[in-house]
Amino acid sequence: MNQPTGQEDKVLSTEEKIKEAARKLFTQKGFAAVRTRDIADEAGINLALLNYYFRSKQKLFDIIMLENFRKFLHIVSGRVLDDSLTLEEKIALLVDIEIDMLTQNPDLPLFVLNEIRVNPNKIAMEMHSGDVPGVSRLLAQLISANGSGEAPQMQPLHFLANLIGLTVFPFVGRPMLQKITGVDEDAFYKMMQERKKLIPIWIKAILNCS
Amino acid sequence: MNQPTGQEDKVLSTEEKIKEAARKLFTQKGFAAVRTRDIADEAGINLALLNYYFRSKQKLFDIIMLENFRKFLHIVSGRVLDDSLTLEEKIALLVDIEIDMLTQNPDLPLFVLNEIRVNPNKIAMEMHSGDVPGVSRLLAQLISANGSGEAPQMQPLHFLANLIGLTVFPFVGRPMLQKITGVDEDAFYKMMQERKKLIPIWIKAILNCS
DNA sequence: GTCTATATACGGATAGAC
DNA sequence: GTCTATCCGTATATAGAC
Repeated sequence: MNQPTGQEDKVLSTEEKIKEAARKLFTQKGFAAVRTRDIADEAGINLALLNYYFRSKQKLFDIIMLENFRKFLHIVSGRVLDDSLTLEEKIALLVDIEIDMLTQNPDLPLFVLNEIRVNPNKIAMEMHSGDVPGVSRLLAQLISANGSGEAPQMQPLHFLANLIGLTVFPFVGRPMLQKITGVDEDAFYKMMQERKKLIPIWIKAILNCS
Repeated sequence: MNQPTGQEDKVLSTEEKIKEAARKLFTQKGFAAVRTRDIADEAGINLALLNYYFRSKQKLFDIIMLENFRKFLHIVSGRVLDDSLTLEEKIALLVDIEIDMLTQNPDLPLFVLNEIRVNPNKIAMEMHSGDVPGVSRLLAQLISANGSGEAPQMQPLHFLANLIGLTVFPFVGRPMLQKITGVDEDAFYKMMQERKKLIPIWIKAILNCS
């Protein structure tokens, strides 16, 4: 979880322990299905401390939700913002970063997609203020590519649905896909690594065929 | 909802009213976030009747969950089982049926995928007994196609992830996709209709490019 | 079958000692 | 900062009249 730091994560403060436990449980089960007692147990702390550090269950959840949401959307930030890259290079980079992120946070997309549907209001603001950093530029680049002869018309919605669907969906549907195909967890994650190279190729093929 | 029946759905029995209300709310919000009072209000019946007809909230939920799960998986049944169809024909038919089903039940996939993750045990049985009717045959057909020269190797897991991802994901991510692209609900569902023709073409392109 | 009233349990939150 | 004990609202479920 905290790989970049040199020290291993056993020296968390009480507040951090609560937050990490809350993140784990809320992300897996959602707000209503988690009891504050579960969080306290998971964190190995006393129940009263939860309210001491974070006034209420709701406040704690809001913090986790915002952080999860940012992490999910800000995949496309920093490096991918550089406009020197071609559309194809951006796609390859984006898929690479996103699959790494999803491998480390496999429960994130289901949580976020659920919250967006249940709670469109809280989310809308974040969606516009952050503006999903690189995505608008990516779509602009797609549209200008539409103009040139190389690849014909492709609606931004279809393009995004394809790109995110191919990249994110396997993680959302992992238990189902494993059950149907009989692939174990190790093999599954190895195949997700393969997809880093495959998806950009597939996306290109899709763009060239309408 | 009950389109095949000639009569319109205002003449539901009390039991059916409760079940329909429960289906709607549970599918949207999940078990923990729904109160029995919400279901009673939505159904327009007295709270005590819920326990009279379905012993408990949990029992009622189990019924809904099982039905939702079957509906989601049995997309691939009946017509698609016919083995006279080629792989390409099956894909086109499957995508067509699935998009129609998802258009009428847009909350279904998120509910089912959530439940599978939270509750893998209850689900496993259903997954084997039903064996996701047409899918195993579809995959067998894919593998035999791998053998012939036409299309090279494609792992079943990649194939399924692509097919389901392209078809199902847009519905799971609809609110997000609409927000990012600015497409309204009407236009969104029209584009889903377009995808009935596009996805089979894209899948073919993907199969031909590795 | 349907209602009102109520028992009972559970979960979020706090008071107050240490 | 951390603990124990407890309060209190809320939600499920049932008893019993009609």
